[in-house]
Amino acid sequence: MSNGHVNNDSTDLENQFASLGINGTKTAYVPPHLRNVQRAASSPALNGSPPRNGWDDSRTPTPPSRGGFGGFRGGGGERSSAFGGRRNDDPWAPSPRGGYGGGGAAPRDNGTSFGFGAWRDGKHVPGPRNMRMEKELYGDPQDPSKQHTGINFEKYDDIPVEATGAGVPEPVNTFANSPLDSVLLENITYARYTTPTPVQKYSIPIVANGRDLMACAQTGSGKTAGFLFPILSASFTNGPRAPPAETNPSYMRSRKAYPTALILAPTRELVNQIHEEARKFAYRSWVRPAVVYGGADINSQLRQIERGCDLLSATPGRLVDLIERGRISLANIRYLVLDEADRMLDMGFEPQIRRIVQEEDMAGVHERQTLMFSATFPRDIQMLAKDFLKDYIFLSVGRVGSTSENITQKIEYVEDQDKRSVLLDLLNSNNTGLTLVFVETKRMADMLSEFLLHNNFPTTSIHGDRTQREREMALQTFRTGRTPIMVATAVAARGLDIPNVTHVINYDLPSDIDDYVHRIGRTGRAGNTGISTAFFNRGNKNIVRDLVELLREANQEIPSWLESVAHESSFGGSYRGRGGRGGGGRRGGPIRDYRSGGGGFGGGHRSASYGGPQGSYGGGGYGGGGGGGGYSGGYSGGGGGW
DNA sequence: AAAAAAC
Repeated sequence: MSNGHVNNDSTDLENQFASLGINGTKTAYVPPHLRNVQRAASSPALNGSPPRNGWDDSRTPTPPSRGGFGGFRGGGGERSSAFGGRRNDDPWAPSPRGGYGGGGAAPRDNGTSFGFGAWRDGKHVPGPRNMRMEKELYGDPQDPSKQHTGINFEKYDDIPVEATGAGVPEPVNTFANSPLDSVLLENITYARYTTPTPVQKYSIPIVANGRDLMACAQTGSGKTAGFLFPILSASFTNGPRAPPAETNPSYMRSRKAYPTALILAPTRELVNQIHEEARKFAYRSWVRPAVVYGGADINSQLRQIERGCDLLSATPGRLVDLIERGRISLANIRYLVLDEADRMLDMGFEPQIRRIVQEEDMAGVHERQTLMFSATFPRDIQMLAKDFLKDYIFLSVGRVGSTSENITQKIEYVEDQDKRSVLLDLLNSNNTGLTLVFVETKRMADMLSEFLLHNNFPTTSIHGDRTQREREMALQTFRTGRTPIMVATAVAARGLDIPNVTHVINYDLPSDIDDYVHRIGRTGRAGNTGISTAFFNRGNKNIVRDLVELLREANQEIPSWLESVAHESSFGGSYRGRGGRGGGGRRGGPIRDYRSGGGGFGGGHRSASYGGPQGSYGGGGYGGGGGGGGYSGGYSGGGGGW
């Protein structure tokens, strides 16, 4: 078992420890070359005594001291190594009086420091390099196991891409020849990204051209960088945006943060992961990434956003909380990203998202760019999504996880009462790499992990009823291989990039084929092979037809018994696919822009290759969202046998 | 039906 990916993951855990007041595995460390240069910053942070008035020497001009604010900031005792390095670099501090609210042209007048840049006199001033931070962010260049994972570049050239909408920009082929800021390009080099993935080739020019985007692409296709790159690049180049005039009386300095980019995602761990990516690529720039999510100490998050909150990654609930507390305003948002957008707009999440986007102070759809990324975009979700978008481009990147030959998918017929013993057999035969076991309920996750522990398998578990600390600890011990088996609910199905997962076991199959795709996509990454095993029995008939179709699409062996069950189900009458929500986008082939097929596009269509379904998507013109006719034809049209 | 997401 390789432990090669340990270090990059340690900061989340330490944030947790810090927020809990528990000493983490490392204490804040200030490298020798910083100790003399910036004593103002390092010593108070480390010994927990309040900084002098909360200000540093390193800034010009030194703002007037304000007792209350200084006291607030001096909270002391904070030991998060992730933040330790920026104690001296508080972008909030320089502009207390009026501050952003003053509408000043130079919201950031602070100096740079190692690893942190600034925006000064209308220019981007990148900070000097910080080798310790580079090692933390990018890993050791000598260690091949730290190489960026999840991207098998060779295979990506074959992946079909389709972009529809008016005026689709020409895709880029290299980072160097794309409209990306030079500081970002340098960071991309540090991160050892060499070639843009298909989704990046398109998303970079699309976002750079100011367009909205709805993109279908799986995790592992490079979609996080696909939105971070163009957003950070434009931010680097354009500088901070002056927030709207404060409504507060001028003597009341607001401690409200005005991020310019907001990324929403459905799980805390995913938000954390996105934040870590953002930190990589915001390195040396004026942009301060921040992250907020539930289950963690809110006060440490408040302190964090006071230190800078330009690109905010958040789960919806905690964000709403912070908005209610008056600590975050969305009035300044230029970029809104919904990651795993299908989940963000499904039944459970939609009201919260609608509230954040439409009922708080979020910049309007024409004042911001809105980007949505998801592995799937069911037709009804597309209909919902268009409320948040304007004149968008629809991008569809072929399925990576299932179509790549990297994942061998096996389906075993196992009755419920036999599952445990079959699982033990599987675990006994698979002793290299990490094994992720998916179950349907939190209770089952607890019971199964306990069962495995009793059988001497080093196992952890992750689900929504565990404390956030337990969740992060589970992820940590899993990633590092201390517990190479993790039992998980749907919380771990999406988005998480865990290197070295060699085996995904669907102990319980999900009822939605898209969930299955998300789950198996946790393995077979980075050109490694992965195995997926699913336990199937009569209780899983609701997924069988989609499953067979998916296996066929991915050139996998299909057990004959499974075909039989699928055949029965097709003609069994009671089965009618995924009902209420209108079914998935993928029936009959890759996901399509619901607008396409009609007459409204005027030629703005770019396709790298596609054997997509023939025009089953009836006539809706571009932007002509009003009527039902535009989208009713497609899905039902293909469903003759249903 | 369950899971996720704020206190």
